[in-house]
Amino acid sequence: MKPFNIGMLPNSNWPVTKDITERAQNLLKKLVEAYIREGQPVGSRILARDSGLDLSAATIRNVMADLEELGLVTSPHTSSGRVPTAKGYRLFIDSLLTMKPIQSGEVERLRHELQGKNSIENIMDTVSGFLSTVTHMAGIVTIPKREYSSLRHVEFLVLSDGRVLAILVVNESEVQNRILTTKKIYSESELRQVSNYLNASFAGVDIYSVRRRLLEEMRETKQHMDVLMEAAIEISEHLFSADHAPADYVLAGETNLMDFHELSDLEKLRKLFEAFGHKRDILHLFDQCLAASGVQIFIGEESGYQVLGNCSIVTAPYEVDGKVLGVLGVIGPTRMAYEKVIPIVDMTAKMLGLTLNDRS
Amino acid sequence: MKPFNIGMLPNSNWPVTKDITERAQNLLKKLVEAYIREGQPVGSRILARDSGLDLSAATIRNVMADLEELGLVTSPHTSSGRVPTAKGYRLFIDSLLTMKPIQSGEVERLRHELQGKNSIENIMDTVSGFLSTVTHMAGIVTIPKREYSSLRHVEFLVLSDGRVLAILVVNESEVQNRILTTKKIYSESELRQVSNYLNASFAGVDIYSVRRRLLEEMRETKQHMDVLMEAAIEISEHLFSADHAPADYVLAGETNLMDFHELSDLEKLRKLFEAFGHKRDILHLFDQCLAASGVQIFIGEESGYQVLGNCSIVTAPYEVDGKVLGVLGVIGPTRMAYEKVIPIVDMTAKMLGLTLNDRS
DNA sequence: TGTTAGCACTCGCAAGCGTTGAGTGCTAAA
DNA sequence: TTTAGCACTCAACGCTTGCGAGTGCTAACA
Repeated sequence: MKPFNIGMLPNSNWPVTKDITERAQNLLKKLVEAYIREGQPVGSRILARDSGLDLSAATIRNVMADLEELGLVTSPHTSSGRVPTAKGYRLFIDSLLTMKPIQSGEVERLRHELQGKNSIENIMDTVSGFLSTVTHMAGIVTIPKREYSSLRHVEFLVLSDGRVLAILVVNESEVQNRILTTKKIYSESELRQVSNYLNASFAGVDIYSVRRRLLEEMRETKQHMDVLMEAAIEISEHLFSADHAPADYVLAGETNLMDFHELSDLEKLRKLFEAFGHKRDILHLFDQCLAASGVQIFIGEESGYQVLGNCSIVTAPYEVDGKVLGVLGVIGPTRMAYEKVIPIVDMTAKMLGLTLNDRS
Repeated sequence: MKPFNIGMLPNSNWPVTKDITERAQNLLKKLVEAYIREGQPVGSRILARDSGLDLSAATIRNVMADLEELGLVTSPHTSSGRVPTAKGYRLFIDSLLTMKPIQSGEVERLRHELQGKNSIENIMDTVSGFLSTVTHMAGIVTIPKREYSSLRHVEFLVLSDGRVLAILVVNESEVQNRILTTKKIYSESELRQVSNYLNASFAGVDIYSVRRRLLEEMRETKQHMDVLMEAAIEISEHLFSADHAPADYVLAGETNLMDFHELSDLEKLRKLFEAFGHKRDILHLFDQCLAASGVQIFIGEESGYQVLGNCSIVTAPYEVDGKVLGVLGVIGPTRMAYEKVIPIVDMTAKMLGLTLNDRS
């Protein structure tokens, strides 16, 4: 199993690893594993019995007291076992975690599910559905940003009252459409000319550049600009501006989250679901992962969003031709089986990249 | 306030109204109203005090015993107040309910929110969002069936390996697209001819008829069929077949349902949300309402779906040019303020009809 | 005959209370 | 440095108890 490239919190006071003996690290590892497995505060006796560390409960108590002082674990009340803190999870994930290999069937299964899916929406649905079923948590996939779309074909249709329906084919086979309201009222033939011009000049160019180049051209030829050019520019101004870019995501398996009893406080759950509805925050969070390469993990409120208390997010960007197109990941309780989830998210991102590659 | 046309259960043994004195009816009405207001079993004393019926608690107890015998109310346990049964709700809604007029601002608000929305998706989102916010429950709108779409424009783009991207503009400004895999590999110019032919011959025709007429034409001209015709038919065979019709709905405000404490049993809620995810069942239920005109109400398990226990559904079909296109409604706890919800659903359906009318 | 007041009874619910057991920190011995 | 022992803490559970809302029944009343 090759190593994963796991993102670090920008502001984590790193590395703690040096202030902490090997034995303590090992103990922390066992503790986190036990807590993830059982979901209950873990006490010294159980750890002594089950962890195979060959230490007495009393010794373990001492070590745990040290860990508590470092802020890696905490006890919910005076005399119950210890629970890892966000910082504890962070250390665990970054340097103690041993990954589990992916179950062989799962790669095959995803590959199979992706076969024959051809629309972007279909693929995204499939992928987020896959993530949610294999991890039993919520799967999420952001839809590629428009900037990276290259123009394939443009078509205009006249509606009533100076409104124009523009149909945009990008990236070989993805169709977008929008209604433009133009100042001047264009005739069908004028629009045909414009689309011919755009198709001839800009096929294969990414739509950001289309806009930029059109505006450049306008500046150069301002004096002897013909009607066609003028129309092309007015329309493109609307058509290729990014503000109505449908930045969006596909979510699947939210209901899985109801099964985790640490999230089953109804009020919390409601807030969480509402956050999914609002989209903006989640999207913003995922956008942060676009820059990094490899798997990234946000633990609990590290994300900066209180709604995600008790939740962790595991993400990975996916890319086509070396360009990062979007991010996918899962959202689940902090107490999740990272050693399985991380490889799965990683694999899924790669697979999605491959699939999108094959399409074009 | 004009009367509403409220659907009846097909198998309800109707009318009970005759077996029941006016006084008892009145009492039932007050009881249901009180229960909807408070959410608690309502006892004889409270009813005597607050209902304005001028009867003593003891008398009320006698009447309530009668109502219980008729199966209209029930008590959760030996000595607590009475709660209406599904049958009781049914009687209440069908013959006792007095509607509240819609708050004047709300019509205006919906009208305002709908302004400037032009894509079907946008409109449906707005409407279901409106329903969910004003009723504080889940709003749902089914998307119009494809059969009623009339063809406006067709465009083809060649992809690799004999796959063709078809872009379909229907109903003035709605764009659909799909990828076809054809047996024969067509050239760009062939496809242009086909699209020209289809655009010229079938603009304005609903896509069901397009298919039918093409097939007819094929039968007639089988002997001297040219390449163009053959291509048109092969492609249209795929393009206009209904099987990938995106029968679907838009849901908003599911999270509102978490606020009702009678639904706050987590397991139930999970099932309910899962039902929303599966879509098929809900869609099937709503399809049943397509036939009826006017507001329809399903109370609790009347719907035949156990997941909807404790839930009621209020629906109304919306129509354009006298043709029913789809259904909208709200889903909420059985204990909902029907006297407000029913007029709102009714109004919203009419408004949606008008909006869709204006668009074309 | 229909309505009302009174009364005994039922049952859910919340508060109070002791027991239990898992877990801790501290100390002293190995 | 590790371990065993001990006193202490605290959530959780079960039990009892009292309260209050509500009922059905009966007898009296208009």
